[in-house]
Amino acid sequence: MATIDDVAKAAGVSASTVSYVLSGKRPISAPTRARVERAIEKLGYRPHAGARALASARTNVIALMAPLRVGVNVPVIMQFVTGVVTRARDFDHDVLLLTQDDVSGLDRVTGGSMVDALVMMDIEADDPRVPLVAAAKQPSVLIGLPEDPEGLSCVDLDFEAAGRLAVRHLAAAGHADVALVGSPPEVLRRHTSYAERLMRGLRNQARASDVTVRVEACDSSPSGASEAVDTLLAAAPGTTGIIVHNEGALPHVLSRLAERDIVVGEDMSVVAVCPRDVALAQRIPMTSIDLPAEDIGRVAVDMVMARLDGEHPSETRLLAPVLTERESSAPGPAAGDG
Amino acid sequence: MATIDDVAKAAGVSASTVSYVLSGKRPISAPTRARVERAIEKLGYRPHAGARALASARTNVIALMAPLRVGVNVPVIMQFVTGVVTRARDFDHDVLLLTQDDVSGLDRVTGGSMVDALVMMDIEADDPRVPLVAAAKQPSVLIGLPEDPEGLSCVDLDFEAAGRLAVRHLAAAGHADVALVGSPPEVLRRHTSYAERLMRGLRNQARASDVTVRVEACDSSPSGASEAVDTLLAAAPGTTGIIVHNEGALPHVLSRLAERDIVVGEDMSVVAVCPRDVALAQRIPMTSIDLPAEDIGRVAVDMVMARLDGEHPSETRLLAPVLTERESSAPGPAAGDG
DNA sequence: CTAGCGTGTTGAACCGCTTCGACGAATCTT
DNA sequence: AAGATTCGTCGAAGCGGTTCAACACGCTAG
Repeated sequence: MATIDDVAKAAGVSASTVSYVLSGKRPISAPTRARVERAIEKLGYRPHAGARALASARTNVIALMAPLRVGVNVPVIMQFVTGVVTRARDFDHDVLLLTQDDVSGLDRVTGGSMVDALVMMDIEADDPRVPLVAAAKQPSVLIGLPEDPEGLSCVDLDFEAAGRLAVRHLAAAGHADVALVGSPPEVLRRHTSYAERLMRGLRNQARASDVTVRVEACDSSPSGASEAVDTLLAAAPGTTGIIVHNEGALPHVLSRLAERDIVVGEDMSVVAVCPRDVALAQRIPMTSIDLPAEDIGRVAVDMVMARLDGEHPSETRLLAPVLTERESSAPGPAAGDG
Repeated sequence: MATIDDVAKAAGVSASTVSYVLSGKRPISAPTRARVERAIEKLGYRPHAGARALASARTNVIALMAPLRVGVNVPVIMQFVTGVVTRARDFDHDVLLLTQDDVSGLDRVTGGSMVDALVMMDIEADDPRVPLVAAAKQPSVLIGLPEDPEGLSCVDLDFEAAGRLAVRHLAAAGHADVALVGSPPEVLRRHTSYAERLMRGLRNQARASDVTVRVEACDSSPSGASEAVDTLLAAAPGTTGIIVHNEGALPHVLSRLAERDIVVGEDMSVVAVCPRDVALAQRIPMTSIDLPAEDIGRVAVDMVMARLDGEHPSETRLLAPVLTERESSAPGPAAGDG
């Protein structure tokens, strides 16, 4: 491999000049720049990342801690990851992939100065990783919210508002008894931030809108979904509105309703909380609150980059939910009464 | 951050001694080692990754080039990724995530010495990345096979054998007319290695077993799957065996068959080529040829690590397919005839 | 008693880059 | 015309490790 000295020699300049050509941190005359660039080209020179990191204290790598385990909805995770990776490239950064449960990985990459910054996904209410990143010298941003986001940078869909919005939508359409088909039990057991926040919004709005709301955890499997639908309808037969916050279960929920001869969009209004493409890939286009996963990933990178240069204070950004009416929801029993 | 010199001072030894304690490349007396370790502990010392990479020409990072685009089956991709990441950790390596289409990323990470080795997924027959990695100074292994694997290290399920196995299984059960519901058209258009190899095996075995085989590309959507099933059955109404090589479409294929009152496991034998968990997550447990994605990811890392130390020659490893009979396949029309 | 050896430790060179202070030449002031 | 600026470039000092040759020490062997 060619080094910066080789390039300098070939261009008839000093190494520092080559460095300044590359970084643009000092003015270089046009002819010199041209000679250097030609030399770089000719030698196929690439700066050595390690040397650069050592000298500049910048690695141009960010760490992404993502849950690789099955169970969480993998395609959705991937949308976050895609957002992070592509946006990172816009800032000339690469992404080091860490798995969620490898807590020691945090120490390794921050302490070892392997990365400039961190993005962490799938935050739980009382997440053991949070104190670690808070103590790290690198800035970080969380996708999701811990119990106490004080002093941290976080970004996510405003799930609490989403819960309110979903209920408000159904209530306004005349549904008096609604239900949530929610995340798998394990997710709830871990107190995963988004699940709890949605439920909080749901319950508050139900109270405000004078609507009953029944909550059912739901495994993402076909049988899990069937079970959730069945127990739900057994316990609250009057239910006319269902909010589904579980991408994996969504198709199976719809299948089960079909099997029971319940026509979605007529007998039953269903509002999904999921990425747009998932909402559109169902048997009928779903009324949904969009989960803009890729956008959120992108924003996470924007935030962490902002903190990297310039001492932006930490901030929490909750994206306002947007509900799009499609064919899975309709007026309910009490429609027109008010 | 503490440096190696801080540790050395604290332990009353030289920096090189600390280094040798850490690497184990020279014998260090027990008491000295203990003092050094205590100092490391006390100072919370972490070697600087960049400095280490510069001095040792080793980064302890491998690059993983994975397709993040939607369309390929994301959960399956994730299984590969999981295998790679977890196995890499066993070798004390981290994983830098590159996206498939970022071809320049290859240059960047190899030329810049950001990684010690590469793993590339989703190889196409004539993949533009292959010449690049072949020219890199780092060893690499491909998950999948290019047209000409000469001189490269590759690992994958032996899809050609899988194709043969699937046909042989159906033929032996008395099915004379079988069909493939295969990958989405875009995947085929890219000449993705696994799709073509499966089809080759399929066709060869069909000839050998004197069985007709009809091939149908299939979009992973519900409508795509329905369409594939419908045109298939219209063109070859006598079909009694279907091989599905499309994880995303599989549930929808089964739904469509059900809608048409075709009972899988009785009127129609279906063999899936997919990960075990996918085969088991369908409405009935599928007879399947297992795609051991996580294993393959692991093996890829094993191979690349073997080449990293010791000049193991390049090799191609094709994992033998294993067919597990479950409830979706049964004897066909000609059963017992032979 | 000395030569020879193995063990444990060290000093110093080096890995390839960034960056700061300095400096010569050209341009601008006054 | 001399001093002050600006512009473009350079030399050298790190950044924080690894590794090699060398050396001090206590042994055994001759």
